[in-house]
Amino acid sequence: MRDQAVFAAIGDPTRREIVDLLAKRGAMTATEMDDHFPVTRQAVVKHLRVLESAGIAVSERRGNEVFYALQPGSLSKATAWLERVGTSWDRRLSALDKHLSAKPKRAVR
Amino acid sequence: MRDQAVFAAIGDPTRREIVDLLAKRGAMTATEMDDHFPVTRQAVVKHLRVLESAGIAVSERRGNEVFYALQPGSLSKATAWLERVGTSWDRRLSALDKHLSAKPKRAVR
DNA sequence: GGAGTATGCAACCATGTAGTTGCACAAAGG
DNA sequence: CCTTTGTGCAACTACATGGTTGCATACTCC
Repeated sequence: MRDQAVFAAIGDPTRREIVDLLAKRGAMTATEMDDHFPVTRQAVVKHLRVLESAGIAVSERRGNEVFYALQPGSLSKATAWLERVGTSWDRRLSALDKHLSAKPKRAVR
Repeated sequence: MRDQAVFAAIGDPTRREIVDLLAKRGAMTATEMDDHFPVTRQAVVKHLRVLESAGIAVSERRGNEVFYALQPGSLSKATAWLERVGTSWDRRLSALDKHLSAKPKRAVR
């Protein structure tokens, strides 16, 4: 499963901020992004590499600099998982209540 | 932001499996879940505590055992974020292409 | 009350990883 | 060329955390 990488990638808060920034501003270089975060450029690059290997971002060199941008559709599977899991127990209401009231092995007290 | 916790929680693969299991089977105890994973019961409990503190799961003691279940609606914000970010650059096509073709500082070569 | 079963707590280990620093390499442009 | 600017690589640190083990505590039921 490559989805693994997607979830792990968006698990980091800095990485989500990077994704947010790329979503708002479009393609940027790591040096440009560096201004928006309290970390080093190298740290930003590391995050971008993680995002890229997870398929969330793509990079392209243009002369002196390397531009990073988001990869369309790369989050669809993650979204689908959340949707599926989220609705699967919404439909059956609170699974805890249902289960507990249905399976009282004996009186609670 | 408590969303932070949600993303961090679902970032772990074992935790996602736990969520999957709870979504399928409904409420369970940590000891029951232990059979489904190669880790210790204690590890499962730790994961459940993380899920609970992230608002994804809820627990309720019933006599001798503690049942865990998913908390309805707890993933909505995470889903919303993925949706928003996912569509924000889908609409403008590939942000990389757009940016790069729009901003050629000079001929590439 | 005592056996059996489930949970809770705490210490501990090990690995992953976010982050830094230092320097080398590459491209652009005067 | 030589300077400037941006990127790449590598070693290193520090902390978070997933996982384990051992034992204590809580509840049930005969």
